[in-house]
Amino acid sequence: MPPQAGDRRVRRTRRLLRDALVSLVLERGYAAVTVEDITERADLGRATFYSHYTDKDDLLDRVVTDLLDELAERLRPLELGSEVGFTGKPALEIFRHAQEERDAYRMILRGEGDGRALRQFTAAQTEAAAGVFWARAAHEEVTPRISVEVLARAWVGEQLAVLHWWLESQPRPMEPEEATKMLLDLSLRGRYWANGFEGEPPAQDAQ
Amino acid sequence: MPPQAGDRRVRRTRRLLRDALVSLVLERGYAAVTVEDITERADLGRATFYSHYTDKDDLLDRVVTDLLDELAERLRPLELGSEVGFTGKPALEIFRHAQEERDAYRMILRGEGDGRALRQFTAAQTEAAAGVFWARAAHEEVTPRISVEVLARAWVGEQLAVLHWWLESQPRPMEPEEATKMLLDLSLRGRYWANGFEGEPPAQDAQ
DNA sequence: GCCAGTAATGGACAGCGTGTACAGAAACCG
DNA sequence: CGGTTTCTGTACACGCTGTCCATTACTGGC
Repeated sequence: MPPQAGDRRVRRTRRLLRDALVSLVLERGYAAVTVEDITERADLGRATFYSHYTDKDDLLDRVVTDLLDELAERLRPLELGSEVGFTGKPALEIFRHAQEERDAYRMILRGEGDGRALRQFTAAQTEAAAGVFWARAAHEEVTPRISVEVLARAWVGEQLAVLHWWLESQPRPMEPEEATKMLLDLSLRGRYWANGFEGEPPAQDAQ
Repeated sequence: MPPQAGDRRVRRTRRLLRDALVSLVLERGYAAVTVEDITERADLGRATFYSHYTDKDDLLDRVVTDLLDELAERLRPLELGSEVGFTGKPALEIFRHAQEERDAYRMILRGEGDGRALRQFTAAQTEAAAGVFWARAAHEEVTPRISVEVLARAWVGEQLAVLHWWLESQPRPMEPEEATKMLLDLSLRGRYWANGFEGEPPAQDAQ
């Protein structure tokens, strides 16, 4: 019943619909885009939309899922190599991927679609990061001073914040390599160092 | 033409509508909530809604704006005191505020409303943080090693990630004071320290 | 190159939520 | 208490949704 992906017409139709969704959402915001807007921009009949996706949300979900699959595919080669160290290769790969799929990343990071897309993206990143941190702790025989779950969430939070800034800055402020280095310096050494201070930060009382 | 806020009926109506919005959004998600759902839960006529707010988005915006105003009011006393140091008082105040307004914060941090609420919240926090960082650099006569804008965005990113985790964890994992201390330790000292390592992190090549 | 199968099309339809209007009932404030 | 403001119920037009179906256009295998 759903069209077969092997057919050239199907591939073309889906590509057009996805591109139309992304560009329209960046222009007007997700809520302001109707199915008819999408099919009109894609130059397709409205009925065609419903033979591929159940609704707008479904289309968005598939865009995000495909993007995550593609990213996972790229990160796979790094899985057992340097990741236990701190080379930043996975982070760099994400910046590169985001550069290629800039509009889709911008749509997601803006939180379009009631944040569903961003939650999906964040959840995948957080899970991956937690896995790496856990493996690192086991491999290097160190005990994390802060729970791995919190560590992973905070890391993804600052990573996505910097990625978002980088993607929305016009003109592009730096190369993916520089952006990654900056992010890793900040994240690993901390804000006391990043602010320009030397040595250890003063103890926290957080009264 | 819009009802006067002084009237007791008006205060009651607005409070009911806001509470209804927040609880419904947490249950079903923003997009799945209709104006009639809101007025039904608030036990008000649908027409009443439109004499206070132009639409669902307007109501959400006002919830967020009011929350930000309330938070700013609480942070004001700290503005010229200890903020130049690293006491974490502003961060603690945010955790306390979030604890009191837990549901509203959860709605916002989930990115409901196409991320508009979260963007508004993030923008306000980022601006405030950038101001503090800038003042600190001037006061202590240090030169930030990373641009203040990026620093502010990354800080807000990790702060909101931890706050989100803390608010969604069931049961509440720790007191606001502990959560703040953990966040500040992580943020100021960095992930190398947080992971359990001693000394300086290895240099980044981020090839 | 043909042709059986599959996809795309346009038009029609019911259903639902929106936002507006207005007249009458209810509550407020001084 | 009385003048004013707010709340209520009802009604309406509108736009978007999701489905259906008969027709046309394209594709891939033979």
